[in-house]
Amino acid sequence: MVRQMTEMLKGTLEGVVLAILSGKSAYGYEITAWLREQGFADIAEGTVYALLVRVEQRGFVDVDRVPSEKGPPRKVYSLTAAGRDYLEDFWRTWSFLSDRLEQLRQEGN
Amino acid sequence: MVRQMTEMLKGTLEGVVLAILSGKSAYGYEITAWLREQGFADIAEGTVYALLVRVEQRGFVDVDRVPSEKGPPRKVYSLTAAGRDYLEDFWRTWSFLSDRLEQLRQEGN
DNA sequence: CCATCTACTCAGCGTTACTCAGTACCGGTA
DNA sequence: TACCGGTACTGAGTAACGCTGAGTAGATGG
Repeated sequence: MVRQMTEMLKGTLEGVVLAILSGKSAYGYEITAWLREQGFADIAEGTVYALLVRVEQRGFVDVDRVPSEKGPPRKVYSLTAAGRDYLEDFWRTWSFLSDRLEQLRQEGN
Repeated sequence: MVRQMTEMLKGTLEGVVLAILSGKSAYGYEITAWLREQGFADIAEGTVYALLVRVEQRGFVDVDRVPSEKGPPRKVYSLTAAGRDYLEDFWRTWSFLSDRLEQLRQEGN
């Protein structure tokens, strides 16, 4: 199942992270930890960081460096207006795909 | 939205095609046409064929060459037992992801 | 002073879908 | 006959994304 999850996450993980950030600002380590709690056990450490760099470069998030009590300073990310727009697009795309899949599943059995 | 769809299809398109084949055997051109009807307008011709080669190599489908009335012979694909197992796995992975996403969407708004 | 937890970085890789072009067979039309 | 459009599949090269695995670095506690 791990392999399938890896491939399925392509394109959706980005949406997942942006959706998290639409609730509240967060930093990389926090997001990774949250994902693990939710059952995304197999998401690699580096994956989330790389993703955050990408969405930052595309202007979907702003970064704020905040000193941490423990360890190096945190990079706290928050959603921009462009990010919010993109997230809406993401939900539309997701809904379309989800509907088709659900339909297929019902037909199949 | 096209770009997002492209990435989101990685890992799911395979499941979609196998799900189609679980209903009935079909050939590449037919599958492509069906997908376009369903609204997957931006799926490229070659994509489905490449996918079918991959799943064949992994033993998820059997191939049967059938002469066509118009044009070259069709390669008709049907799901194997292994393919059926894999499809079940796919649905499990999908359900997991779908549940998490739905939860996030509700929290977000 | 070393282990552990926090927090982020980076190079290289594999998988997947796309692009774009090509092959080939058939029916109909001019 | 010559050509065109629809059917049906193939193949080379490209980009994006997530993974692997290793590394840097600060703070705390035994």
